Amino acid sequence: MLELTRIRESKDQIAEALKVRNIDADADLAKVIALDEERRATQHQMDTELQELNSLSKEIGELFKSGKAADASELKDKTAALKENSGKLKTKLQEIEDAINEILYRIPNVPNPLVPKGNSDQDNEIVAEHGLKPTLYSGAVPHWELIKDYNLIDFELGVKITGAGFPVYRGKGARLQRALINFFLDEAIKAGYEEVIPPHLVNADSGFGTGQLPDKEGQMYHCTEDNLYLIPTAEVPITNIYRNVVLKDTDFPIKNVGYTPCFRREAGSWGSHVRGLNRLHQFDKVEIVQLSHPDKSYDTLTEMVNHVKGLLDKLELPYRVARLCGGDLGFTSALTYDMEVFSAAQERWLEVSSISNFETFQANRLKLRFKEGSDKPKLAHTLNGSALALPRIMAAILENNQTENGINIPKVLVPYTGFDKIN
RNA sequence: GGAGAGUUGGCAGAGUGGUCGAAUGCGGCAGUCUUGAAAACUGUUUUACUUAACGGUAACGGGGGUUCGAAUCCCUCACUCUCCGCCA
Repeated sequence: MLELTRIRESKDQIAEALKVRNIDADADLAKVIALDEERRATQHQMDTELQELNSLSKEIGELFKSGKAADASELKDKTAALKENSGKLKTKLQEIEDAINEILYRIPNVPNPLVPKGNSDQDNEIVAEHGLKPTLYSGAVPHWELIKDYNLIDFELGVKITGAGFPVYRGKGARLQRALINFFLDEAIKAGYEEVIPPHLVNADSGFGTGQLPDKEGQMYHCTEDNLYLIPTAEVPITNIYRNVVLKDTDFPIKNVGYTPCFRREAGSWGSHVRGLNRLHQFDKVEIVQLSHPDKSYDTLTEMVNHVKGLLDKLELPYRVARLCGGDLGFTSALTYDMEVFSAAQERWLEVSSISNFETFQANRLKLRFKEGSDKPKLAHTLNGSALALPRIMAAILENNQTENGINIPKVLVPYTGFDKIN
């Protein structure tokens, strides 16, 4: 959610920047400013009436104390009109504030100047490419066949137990999955992140804090009985650790890492190219979250991108880094880098991580602030990234390392899996 | 699931209708003293909105009500704790 003061101060720059997202927010922003002026006028009037009411009440109290009940009841009559009027103003104020919020909730974050114009992922800017695409042997097959051949994951069994998109990992498939989780966590801990194991269900306040609510309600599984949501990413519970918190500037940087399963309804987003592990309703992910001083947050973003690059290097997977264009940029993000690995049998780039700086957009909703010396509290910057999402990493590992004699496990994972080959 | 008790400032904890935004203690910050530190002493210590400023308004779990006036009374919702039951 954008800050009202920022809109007041730089409406035109914001409107201009939002055009990169192909959004015309001029009318909305103008409306917000008009409503804000009305809000201030209304509040001022209400405050004045309340002030008068308060002082009359005080007088009445004193009159009662000194036994002048008659004078007091005379004053009482004068309060009626003030009460009624201030009550009306309070209602009006609430309506104005609701109207302002209704607009603010649907204005996305202002993109960083680096964000290129564009409509879809076709227009993302590839800023780096690393590693060599492997040459596969002639009998190479996509991961969904490897998974069957080696009995690593059973989709049909998942369908029986739950439904489509809830796979059952088994045998070496399960162990490889667990190895990856531990590897990612250990690497993050080495990089200075504190590990957390957060709840997998969150309340509506948390969903609102990180921006999933109200915009993306339909993408989360909702337990209506208890009004809790299954987390679509660990970002939600981890970032919400800091909801309603005032930090000290010396607390930065705050670095958390957490492994959680992630649950996404993905309503209506199933197509031909989402076979196998490419898209699931439940998947595992290790997420890194950082809170940063506003002056440092873009250095932090770079640091996080480099951390993920390091993971992919160690796994010996070819990858590229894409800077998301305005049309592809998430609602809450100011700048996002997607990491994509090349999955050699599908011959496709698969998104395995999305690393974003939200600047103050989430912090404003979260009321996440920090104090610098004796200054007033200011909003902190929040960032997060997948490090990494498991299914597509597994798909790429299986496809890229397949040979006639089986699938080779990347060296760095062998201490975690306890085996170096799937055959 | 049954019964009961609670929710006040960073924490602990007073306050049951009228200078209560809120005693007191702890913690934090600043100062005095000291070569330095500790101790002691003194002062200070919430946030939001609004105002050029002085100031004003709001907030004692959330929402609503009674009243001239609510932290204090009433209703309602949420949460927490204790005991019992059940249980990984």
